[in-house]
Amino acid sequence: MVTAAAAERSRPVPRPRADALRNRERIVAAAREMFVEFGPEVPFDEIARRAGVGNATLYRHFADRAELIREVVCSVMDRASEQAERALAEEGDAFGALRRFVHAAADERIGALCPMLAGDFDKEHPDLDEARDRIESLVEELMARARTAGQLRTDVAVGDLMVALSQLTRPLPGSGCVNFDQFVHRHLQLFLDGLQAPARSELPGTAATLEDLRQRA
Amino acid sequence: MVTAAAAERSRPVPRPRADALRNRERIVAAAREMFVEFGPEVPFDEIARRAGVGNATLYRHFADRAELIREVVCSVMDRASEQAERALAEEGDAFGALRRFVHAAADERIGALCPMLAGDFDKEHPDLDEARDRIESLVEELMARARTAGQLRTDVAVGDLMVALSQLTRPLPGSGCVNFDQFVHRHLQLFLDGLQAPARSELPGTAATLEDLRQRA
Amino acid sequence: MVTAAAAERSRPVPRPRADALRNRERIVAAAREMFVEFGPEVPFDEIARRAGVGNATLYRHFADRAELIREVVCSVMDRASEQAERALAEEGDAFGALRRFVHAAADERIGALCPMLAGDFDKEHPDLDEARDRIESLVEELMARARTAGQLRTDVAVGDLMVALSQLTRPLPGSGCVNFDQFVHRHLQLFLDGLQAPARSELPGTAATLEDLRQRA
Amino acid sequence: MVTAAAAERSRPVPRPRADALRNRERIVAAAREMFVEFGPEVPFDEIARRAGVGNATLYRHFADRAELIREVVCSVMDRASEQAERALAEEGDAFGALRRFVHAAADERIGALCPMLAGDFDKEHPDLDEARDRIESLVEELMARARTAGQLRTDVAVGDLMVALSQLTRPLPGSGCVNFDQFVHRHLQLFLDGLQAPARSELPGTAATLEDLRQRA
DNA sequence: AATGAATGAGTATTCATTCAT
DNA sequence: CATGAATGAATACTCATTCAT
Repeated sequence: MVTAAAAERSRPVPRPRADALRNRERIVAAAREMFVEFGPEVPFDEIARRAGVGNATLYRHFADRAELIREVVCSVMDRASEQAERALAEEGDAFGALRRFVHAAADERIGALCPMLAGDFDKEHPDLDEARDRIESLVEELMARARTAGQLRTDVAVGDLMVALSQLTRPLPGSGCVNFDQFVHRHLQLFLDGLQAPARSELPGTAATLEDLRQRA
Repeated sequence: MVTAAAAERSRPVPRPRADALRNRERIVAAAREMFVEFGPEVPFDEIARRAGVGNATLYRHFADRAELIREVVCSVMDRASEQAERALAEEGDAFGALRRFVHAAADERIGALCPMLAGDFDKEHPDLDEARDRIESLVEELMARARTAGQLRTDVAVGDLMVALSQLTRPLPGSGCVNFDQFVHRHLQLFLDGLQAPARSELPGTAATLEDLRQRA
Repeated sequence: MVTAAAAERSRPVPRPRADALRNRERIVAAAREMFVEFGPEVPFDEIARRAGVGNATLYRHFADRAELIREVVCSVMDRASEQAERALAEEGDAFGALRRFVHAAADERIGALCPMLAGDFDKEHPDLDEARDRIESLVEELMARARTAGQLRTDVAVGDLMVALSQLTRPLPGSGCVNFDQFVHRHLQLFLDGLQAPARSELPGTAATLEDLRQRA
Repeated sequence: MVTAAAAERSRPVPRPRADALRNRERIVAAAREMFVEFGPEVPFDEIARRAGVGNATLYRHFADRAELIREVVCSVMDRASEQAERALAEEGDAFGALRRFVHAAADERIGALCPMLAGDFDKEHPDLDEARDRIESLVEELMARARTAGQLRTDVAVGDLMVALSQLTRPLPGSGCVNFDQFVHRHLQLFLDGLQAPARSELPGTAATLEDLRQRA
């Protein structure tokens, strides 16, 4: 009892308050929804309203737009990573696991990453690196299995899949994405068919890694 | 061809002055470049500056952003239509013509249509209908030939190709697209491989027409 | 002396707790430093941070900015009064005592009073009257001695000295005052030379008392 | 003279419109008044209102607060320079000319320079250098004449006078300066008396040039 | 017709102050 | 008592659009 109290007092970061944590979660959730729907330029006041907090509360949690975007980006990546892990764990067929991940990632609105990554924010932040490394290694594993099974053409790399996946699932700005999804899954399916071995054409350029994307975005 | 179409769209009534016409062309050209590079939200003053005219001149030619966007959309579509016509005329192999068109359309920045179409503008305008009908029928012809030749899977429609094409070539907001292109052509190639007959999987949803897109955007 | 005066000013009623008193002192000290350095507009949160307390604690001790400013003003005046008392007690030469006080008051940042007095706060508060009366009578005594000794021109009053002293030592907003001090003491010295008898010119206006300043500020 | 200098500062390129020039003048005039009265932090909207223009017009003429402050600073310096020129031209007695300039500069609110110089703005701008060089050389000339005539003590430099002058005439924030002026001229007179030869005391520190001030401010 | 200038409405951001733990 | 969190009101700044030359 005494030691616990002393430890709490001596800690420099004294355990965030429960309601503040709840607010933070609600803000991130609201931001994710609105970024996906309207792009990363949405007014902060709208995000705050949707989250049910005052606008200044948002600034208490995230010093600027960049910080909020980063948090949402990491959150989306993490959710996609979870999907990748499930696909790896639960799917028997190697290419089937890849398919499952791609469609699941689409449902997690991974396409929203594109416009968000393009905005001004610190692309060197460790949280971001961590989230990217995680998703990258998981997708690499998915692709490696499919390649080993002879189901995936050999001239594609992680970056190829991730960028195309992001682009094909990228929301149309200003539109509710409701009936767009049905098309998206068709396009993904077609793209996946193009990924299958044997290769039906020779690809231009060189295989893209996530590193290349970091340079560009 | 494109100039003819554009001329038809201009006011036929009071015989436009030569310098006014030149200004109009320069504005559309500047807008196309900037829309592609920065998205359709670019400040009007910047477009005017790039075009080398005063901002009010821009308003003289285009009552609002919607009108300018529409003009640019039509212009991009027209240029893509030209590419489709050339592919039809000059390419022997049916699927090869389709491939050629897809890559050429990418170079014409057809991906910029997506964010532009999403903005608020009158999607019922006759100019737009005309340009869309033109590109649609041309692409349909390209696809029909490939299908007839047994090179194209039978469960895809024009809308599938056009939307995926737009999405895959869509510029990343805020970034010079320079080194992005090399990836884009890879993705297009993979997608085209997925379009080839025989179909490697069953597609979800139903084949998309351009009509469906009009509803959505 | 200053602690005694400060203690008298605190609520005598409910017997304040020891840590609360310590907090109050730390807040006043922090506020004095920051007012001098950045002016009286500094964010309350910053003062609280420098004092090492939460912002709400600050409000517990001082209902609003006016109250805090008043406390700091009194504190600065008290410290200057102490200097005046020492000069009176320890300095043999009458004008030398005046000189010593002026330079010592400058080092106590008495110039910070000007911007602080200008802000909105209750200039009728008894604490303020008390502190002002104290410094005024002390400076009057210093001047009276010098005048009696024939060292001080006869057409100047306390207000003349106090205002000029405050103005000449007033910090430049936004700048660390480090190397400014060396100039300040030169200016004070020149002003003091102008105060010496015999008068070298006829002064415009009338001799200023501290009462006049109260009206104005 | 001042108009000439101001004209030189304007863009030589596109020939400014008449009404725009009038607006610019009104904005600078309004800003000068309000900076003197309330300090350089006054809301831009208030300046615009006083100038009788919309707030955005203010931004058209001055990209940010720094630019407006710079213009006002130059304007105040130019007006003081004019006073120095008149004193040099019209006053027979050397020290009399210096006295006249000092009091006239006070009436031109030269004290407002202090808080304005402290704000964030580009202290390297050529306009500023020009205005400072002008006032500096004029005051140097005034002081040189008085020194040559044996009327000015030899251990003071331009910076000593300019800083003390600015400080002594510096407006009290938040107060209309109406009845403050009568005191100011007394203080200036006392300071001037202290400047007269023969020196009545030895000055601490070293003579200040305007260069030193540039470093500090 | 063409243009530079003016404007008001909208957004981001800060900060004093109140509230809940 | 002490505190971190929440909030709304204020301000800076941008940009589409209209006005005057």
